[in-house]
Amino acid sequence: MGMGRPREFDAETALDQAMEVFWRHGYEGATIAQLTEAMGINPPSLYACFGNKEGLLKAALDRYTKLRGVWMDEVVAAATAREVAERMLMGIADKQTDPANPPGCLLVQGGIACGTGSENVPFELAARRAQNEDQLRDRFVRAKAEGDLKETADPAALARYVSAVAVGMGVMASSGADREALRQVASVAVQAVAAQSKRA
Amino acid sequence: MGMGRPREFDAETALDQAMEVFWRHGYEGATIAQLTEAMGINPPSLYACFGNKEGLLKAALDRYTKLRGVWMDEVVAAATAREVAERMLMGIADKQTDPANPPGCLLVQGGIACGTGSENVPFELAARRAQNEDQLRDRFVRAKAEGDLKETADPAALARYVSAVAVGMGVMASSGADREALRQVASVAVQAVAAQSKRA
DNA sequence: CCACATCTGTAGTGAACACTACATATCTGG
DNA sequence: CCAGATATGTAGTGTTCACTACAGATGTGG
Repeated sequence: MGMGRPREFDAETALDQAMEVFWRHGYEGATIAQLTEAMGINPPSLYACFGNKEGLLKAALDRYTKLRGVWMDEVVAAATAREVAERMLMGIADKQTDPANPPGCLLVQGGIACGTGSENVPFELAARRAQNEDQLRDRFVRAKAEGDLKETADPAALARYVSAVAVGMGVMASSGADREALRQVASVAVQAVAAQSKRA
Repeated sequence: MGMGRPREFDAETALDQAMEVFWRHGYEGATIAQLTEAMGINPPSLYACFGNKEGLLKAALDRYTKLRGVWMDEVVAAATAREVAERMLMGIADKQTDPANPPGCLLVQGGIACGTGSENVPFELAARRAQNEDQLRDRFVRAKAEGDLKETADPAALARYVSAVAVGMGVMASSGADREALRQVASVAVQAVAAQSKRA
């Protein structure tokens, strides 16, 4: 039995293009026509490879978080909680205003609220954001154990805080905030983490 | 010349219902059928009164920011920059988890990214968020002039920061964060403003 | 070179969408 | 009580949407 005709496009390259469309227009705002054109394929190829529109989104999110994960590992590798927050938020200020990508963050732009029938899209995005938050929290737990953070510090609250600022910066970036404006926000935000550190 | 048949519904009451639908599903996710049902009217009444779907959104945003404006005035009436931030963020933690409304903030849930043809919806939301930020900035400018904030403090950056945290909290609320979690975020965030105050 | 399996492009499918034509109803001014 | 003006409910309109049937193309195993 033969193995069939091989696909003529590269799935990851196509996903990068789909990612950009979802990033710019959101899940509901992105049309199959836009997606297939950006990906350089026809609808049947899309559906054969990714199942349906939501499957394509999930695949794009997987790719996004995979690429992002490499960077997050570098972030949490910083020596102190303060430096973790600084790397994270300053890096995000740069990333979210990188002209190579649409502004903001796919995990927010993808779709915070959706219509009936797409309810689990926001849920899916939230789950990915929660992963980042968990990674931060674990890092802050360690910082507290190491005596880097004060005894009174709440690692989970700090992680939620840094996550919230990151999301807020993303929304600002998507509505036109420039890099310098985001860096200023990041700079202020880091002070709150510093306030929870023993060596201010 | 007569003045025609009077409308049988109250525009503001209907707007409150429309607001809730946009809030929960976003601009693109909300359908005319859902809106008219929630408003208790038929499509022709909606179009006669608000022009089109986008006109209805703008009217709903006007109402939202009007109601919100009353509260914002109370926020900036606080004595110090630190207290302004505290009232704002703690109040937002409560508002965004008020079961009387959908979770989060309409100015974010309404539509951060939209499809071709609705490009100015995100722009419209951003403009309303910017109003809040401007109000905060003016208040922080005053705080600096009064010697409440340090000489080195940047009122515009602080206002952007508080705005960003508020937006981030809204996204978290919409994805299930409870009131206590948001209050913890607010609590940490306020420390950054306190760090810019003379009397910590 | 043939049976089989998978991909690709063309050209649609039904459903849902925002929006509206039209007849009817209810008001005001004279 | 009539003429003009505006609102309402019914029942659509054309368009766009996500998705697919189908036929032809291109591969593998025997």
